[in-house]
Amino acid sequence: MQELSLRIIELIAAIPAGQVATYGQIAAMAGNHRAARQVSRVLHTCTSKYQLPWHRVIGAAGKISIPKDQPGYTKQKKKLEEEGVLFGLGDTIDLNQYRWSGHNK
DNA sequence: AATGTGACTACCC
DNA sequence: AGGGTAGCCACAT
Repeated sequence: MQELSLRIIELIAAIPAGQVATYGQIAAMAGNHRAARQVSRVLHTCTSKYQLPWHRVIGAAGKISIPKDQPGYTKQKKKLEEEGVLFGLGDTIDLNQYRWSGHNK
């Protein structure tokens, strides 16, 4: 079963506004802590279909995983700030404060 | 049909 | 401390 991909989608969709989650975190909650890449793929593929909050998914370091060259970088940062997720120095998100603890499953 | 690649991470040397 | 590798898996070529 592609339960993994499916769970990934649901988990991402379940991230509350004002909070963020890392790829590895989602992958771990979905069942495989090594499926971080799958998470990114799901983001690309399913955002348009499931309207996933892709901007709430960031890298393990608390940084946006998009090159600054791409428009998505600024876009994501802006969306997060609007939701209440503030960036520290170096455009880094304080995971200890904003990281989603999705233990409710 | 096979091979390579990617919004990633954690582990091992 | 820092660089290389393995593991996930759909999609492009």
